[in-house]
Amino acid sequence: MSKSASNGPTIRDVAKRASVGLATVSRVINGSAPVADETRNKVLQAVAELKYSPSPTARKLSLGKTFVISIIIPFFTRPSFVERLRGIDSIMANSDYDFIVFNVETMEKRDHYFSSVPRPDRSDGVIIVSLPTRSEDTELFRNKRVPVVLIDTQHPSLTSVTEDSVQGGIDATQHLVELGHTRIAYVSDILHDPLAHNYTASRNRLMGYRHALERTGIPFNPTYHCFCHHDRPTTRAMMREVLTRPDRPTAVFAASDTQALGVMEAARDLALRVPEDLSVVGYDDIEIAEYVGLTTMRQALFESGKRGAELMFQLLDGQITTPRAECLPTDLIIRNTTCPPQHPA
Amino acid sequence: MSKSASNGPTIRDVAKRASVGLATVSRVINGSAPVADETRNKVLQAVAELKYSPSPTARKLSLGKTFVISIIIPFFTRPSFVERLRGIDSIMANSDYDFIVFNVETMEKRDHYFSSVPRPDRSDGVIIVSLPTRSEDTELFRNKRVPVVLIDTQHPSLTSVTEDSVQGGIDATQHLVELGHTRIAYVSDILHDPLAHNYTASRNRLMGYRHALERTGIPFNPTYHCFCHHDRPTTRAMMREVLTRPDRPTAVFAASDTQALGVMEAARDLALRVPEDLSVVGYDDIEIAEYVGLTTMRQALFESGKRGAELMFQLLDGQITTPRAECLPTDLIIRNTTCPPQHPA
DNA sequence: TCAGTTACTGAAAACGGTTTCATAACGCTC
DNA sequence: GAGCGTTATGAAACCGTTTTCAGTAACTGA
Repeated sequence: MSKSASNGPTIRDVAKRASVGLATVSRVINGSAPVADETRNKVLQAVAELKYSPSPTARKLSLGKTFVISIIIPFFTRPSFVERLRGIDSIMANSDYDFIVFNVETMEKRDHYFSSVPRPDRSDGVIIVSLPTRSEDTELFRNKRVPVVLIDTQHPSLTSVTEDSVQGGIDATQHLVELGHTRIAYVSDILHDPLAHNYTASRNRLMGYRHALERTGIPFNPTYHCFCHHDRPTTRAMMREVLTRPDRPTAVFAASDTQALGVMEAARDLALRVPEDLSVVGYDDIEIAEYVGLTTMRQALFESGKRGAELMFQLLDGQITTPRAECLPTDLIIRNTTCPPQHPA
Repeated sequence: MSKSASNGPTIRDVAKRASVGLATVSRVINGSAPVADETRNKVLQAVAELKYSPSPTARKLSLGKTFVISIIIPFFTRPSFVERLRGIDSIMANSDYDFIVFNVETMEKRDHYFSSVPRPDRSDGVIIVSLPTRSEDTELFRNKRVPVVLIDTQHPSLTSVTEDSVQGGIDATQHLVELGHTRIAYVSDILHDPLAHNYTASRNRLMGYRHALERTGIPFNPTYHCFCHHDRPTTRAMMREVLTRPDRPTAVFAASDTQALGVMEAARDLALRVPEDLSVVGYDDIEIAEYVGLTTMRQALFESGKRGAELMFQLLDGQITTPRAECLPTDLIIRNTTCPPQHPA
């Protein structure tokens, strides 16, 4: 009961000043029912004189809505996530809804947010980015009756928008195959940890990689699948080993640009020229990629956020009733870290 | 009046089940007044059985608070802003408050948010990042009685936390001077546009630059102050001109790493070696900076967000009554784009 | 002219909490 | 055992909206 807040005029003040009932004021403001012109003008004038504007909180309570969309997103500091957020913002900013970002950096936080955020009195909808959902999670969401949209992950019972990582993996690998490479390594994050940078995506890109190889008759060589923690130094160290093997690959497809940079550093350490001695394809097209001329797969990051937000609104409107899974295409950006192998095996 | 929402149990349900008054339930939950142990247990049990948890919206209305801190921030996609947000988040995540980000990318949006966001029924507090405030703005904030904290800008009547850009400018310039440079250029964003990336900061760093020069007796040469739009290609084009002048500078202090990269590209275009032919100091220490070995000023970005959030809470607690301006130190990170001039003038 | 719509309107009941206020029960003190 | 402060409690008022509901006045068609 904060006396201090010195809150502005209420709908009652307006009603009194215009000498009408407060229901009428509400009707004028929301256009929810016909009001005589004369009455409307009185109300409008009173509103103007008092500089009245309705209390969002009271509205929410009365309407039983929160006008909040919650976003659960891991490491929102990373460029790719920020770009997705921007896409979401581009739609949300023009709506009546606010969005609140919940930044997940540990498994505990994930679990905590998954159970506390999707509640009807907390959010009208939840957008989950890049975090795999288990069936027990979706069960919970359904119980709470909060609409959920997934971005960059999928679940059969939820609406989602993803990039086609499998196709991306195919295209990237295909590009190297067409250049004439046969000893192609795949470098990715660890595939066991669901909180790893690119859990699902890394797996799908691997599938694409294998698929592209098989299609061209190149057998999949398990020792060419290299994985380690998703940071540059670790990747660099690992690749220094790999690139000194007698059957060292002539090309590398990395599941992220960050790791691709690690690969390039390792090549530099070993005095291998890129692309003459080693072709490198990355994934993400982060800012540095352009700067260093890295060939890479660009995803529709902004677009994915935008589309996710649009789907959320359709869900809220009841325009979507059964789960829908959308897929966005990826683009291969060819720069100068790939070329035909110079010393054919 | 959404029947559909199928809202959970209310405080009334709990009261009925525990056969107590609903005031008592409220008291148990908030610990706001003494309750007999026996009664408390009855209530607690009913709460558990019903899985009751209070409606945030109703609470907000009754308390006259929103439990929302709004953040107004330009281009929140840029790494430095994201880092500040992370700092804010690190404090907020453990509080009762949510924060909502308002992303400003045009002057219209700025004005719109400045007038619509700081309202007691919308936010309990507003944190403004990197956006200069005019006195008319602060007047408005005061009228609305919403506490405001500024990050990366200042105003005499508001609490703020800034990096010491003047000192940063001094230190960066000083570093070049000590290496023996005398023809030192300063590259910055345009200084007329308040929405420019680094409006205030660019100005302050210029002051530091001039101060450091004067202190060592090097006269300020206005033609060494180069400015253009804050992107790499533009900076690169401009610097190609500057670096072909007969009295071309032997060192450049750039007000941001992005521009510093533009400078380095221009040098590369002209076959000037960095640092032998041209020393470059940047500002911000963005991710690429480390990758390319750029000497740069690192700001306490994360820290600034964290501190800003802390100040906001102190403001809300009434622990701060008069505006306080805090200043965070900056660090010169020396890598390998600076060295003594090789062809002394 | 009269019943039956129709267009407006205001009083009152939600929404789900917190806080005030009055009261009852229980020691105390003298 | 009368007077008095304390502690615990529930009824009721309040926060500021939206919506229901009942009612009035004017408007239609027969």
